[in-house]
Amino acid sequence: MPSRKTTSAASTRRTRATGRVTLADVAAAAGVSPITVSRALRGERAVGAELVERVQAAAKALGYVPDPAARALASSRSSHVAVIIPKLSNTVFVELLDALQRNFVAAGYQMLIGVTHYDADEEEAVLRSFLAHRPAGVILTGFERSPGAAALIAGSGVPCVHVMELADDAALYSVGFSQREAGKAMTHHLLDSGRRRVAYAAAQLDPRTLQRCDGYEAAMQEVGLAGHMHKLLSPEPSSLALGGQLLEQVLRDAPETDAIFFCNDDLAQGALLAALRLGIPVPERVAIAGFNDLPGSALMVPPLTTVATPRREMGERAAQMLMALMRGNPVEQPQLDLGFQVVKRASA
Amino acid sequence: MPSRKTTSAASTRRTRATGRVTLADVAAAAGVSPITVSRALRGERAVGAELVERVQAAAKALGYVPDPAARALASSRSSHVAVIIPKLSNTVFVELLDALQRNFVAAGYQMLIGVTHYDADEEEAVLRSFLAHRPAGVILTGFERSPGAAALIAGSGVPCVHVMELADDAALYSVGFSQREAGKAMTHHLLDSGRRRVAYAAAQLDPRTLQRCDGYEAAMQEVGLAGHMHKLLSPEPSSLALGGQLLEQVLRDAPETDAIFFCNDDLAQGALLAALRLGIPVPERVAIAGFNDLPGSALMVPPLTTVATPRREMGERAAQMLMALMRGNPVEQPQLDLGFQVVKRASA
DNA sequence: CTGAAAGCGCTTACAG
DNA sequence: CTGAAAGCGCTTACAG
Repeated sequence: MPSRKTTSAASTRRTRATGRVTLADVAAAAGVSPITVSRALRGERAVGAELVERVQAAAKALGYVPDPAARALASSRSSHVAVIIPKLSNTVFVELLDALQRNFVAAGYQMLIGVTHYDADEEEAVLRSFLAHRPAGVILTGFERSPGAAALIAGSGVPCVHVMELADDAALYSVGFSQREAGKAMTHHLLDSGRRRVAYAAAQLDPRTLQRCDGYEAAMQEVGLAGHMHKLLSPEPSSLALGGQLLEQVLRDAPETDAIFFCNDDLAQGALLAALRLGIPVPERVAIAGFNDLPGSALMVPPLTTVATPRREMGERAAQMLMALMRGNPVEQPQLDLGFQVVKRASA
Repeated sequence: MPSRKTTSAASTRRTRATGRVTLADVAAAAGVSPITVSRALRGERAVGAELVERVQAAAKALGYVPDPAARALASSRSSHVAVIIPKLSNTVFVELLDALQRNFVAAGYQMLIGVTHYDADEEEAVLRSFLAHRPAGVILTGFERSPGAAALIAGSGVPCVHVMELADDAALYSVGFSQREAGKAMTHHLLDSGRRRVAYAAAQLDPRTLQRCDGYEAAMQEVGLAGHMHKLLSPEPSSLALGGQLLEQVLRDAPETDAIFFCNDDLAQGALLAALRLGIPVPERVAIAGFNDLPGSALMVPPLTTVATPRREMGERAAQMLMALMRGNPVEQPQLDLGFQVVKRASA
């Protein structure tokens, strides 16, 4: 076999048994020390511009890729960001995840996704396991968690941003909107359009669902209809099918109901579909409203009135806030209110 | 301040500056060497049962948690599993992810989720970045990828399982079902129920969508209707809204159409909703069929006829297969066909 | 079945 | 602005 001229410098050295290209290889090729390569590649200032260029060229020529494990071990900080959400079967969280993911990968971070299934023990377990990876930061859903979980986070010293809700505590970082105000706003919309017997139907009963319920109660109170509130709170997981069942139950239990505010769009869409099937005219017999403005809600028959929530923006801004924290940069607005919007369509 | 008796043994030693409990601490507490602790904790055989117990007790007392970075660096294999999917906005992939996640976390692995957005370059980039983390295994969607991406995987030596489709190549591992056969089966169902002008409408045009189209063509051919095929293939991403548009376009371009087979349920649900809005009777004027049997499809008006696909089972079995591969265990069925099921409901 | 030595590939202080 | 030394916390061969 004729010897071929190799263009790649990589073929000239081969020190390690693993065959990996290491910092030392790049250093040798660039004629500098490994620490200089490390600094140059990480963009640390205090490296001569000419050297930086030389090092980058050598790294590229050798196809050098830093080893995240070595880096994490030496610096005791990994390139991981832990993200904890309640469920993967909820579109809202998936959209949030999607936005977080785009922002983190663009900045060179990997997401570790933990799912709690709305269970405090599961959350604690997943946090414990993730924290062992020394993540650079943590994204948490809401503020309700076990004391053990809270202690784990506090003890870790890892920066943390909460999404979906807004913190009362000024020391906490959060990106979200007022679930209570949103619930109140939708209830007022129903009231303003002439409805008097507005019911609130919810499932899962997580903190946000209950905060929306608070808003509903506040609005009913404000118009002097507190005595005519009707709440149907199911602990079961949310689903289209459950929405249909809740619709039927509300109309059976409280036939005078002229509007139902569902805590989310899944339930509301299910109710709309059930109404269609059962021949219940919406909004004539009963107005239906949801929450979140999922894709599809605008296409329902009739189109669903709902509250648009900023999932993608929450993901983007939370990622940015966390990255600022991780870099030790100041965060001018630790409680970032992204607001919401009542979207009036034909169903209510 | 009065001195308090500390119950935790952890307070008695404090060698490292980091304050972490390390293998060495556990070793000292148990009166053995660090390597023995390492072996005992990993459940490597060749450690005396009595010692294992002693080590485990010491580890527990000290609250020892192994450092994944150190482990990865020393063994050049991390506790990560890389999972590459096309999109997060597709319920099918999210359900797959959910099943994978449950199985991997239960076994102590962390998932690194990569999203390609159906782009070969993005896939290659995410693979390159993930492979730098030396994952213990990789889960890939389908078989179509750039030569560069394929080379990365092959070169890494990391075990790999493909999901969604079945491999032709006996050397590849896969868990899925025949997309082509499923497309064919649904087309035959429409034909068997008396439809003659069956159209196929698709979006995104990923490999699986096109394989289903192959099945459609094969079925039409088999009944001598090849001359009456009508295909509407849109490269746009799938959505409910697009489903409605495709419905209208098919009926405009080919008014004789008496059934439309949509490549997925999103499109089909959108078509059903549009039909409702436009007053097009389904299935009387035109039968509508989908693919995947998403939650909600059974609740449509009319309920959607579709093909049920085993997303969760694919996730579970793929995770198991990959873990067997990672442990060097034999895999008796490298191409695991999980099948599909035509679900006949009222829409077709 | 148990251990002493060496090393995985980086980065953190500490110098100069 | 650049570098020599030490170490991060584990595991891999190699012995015995």
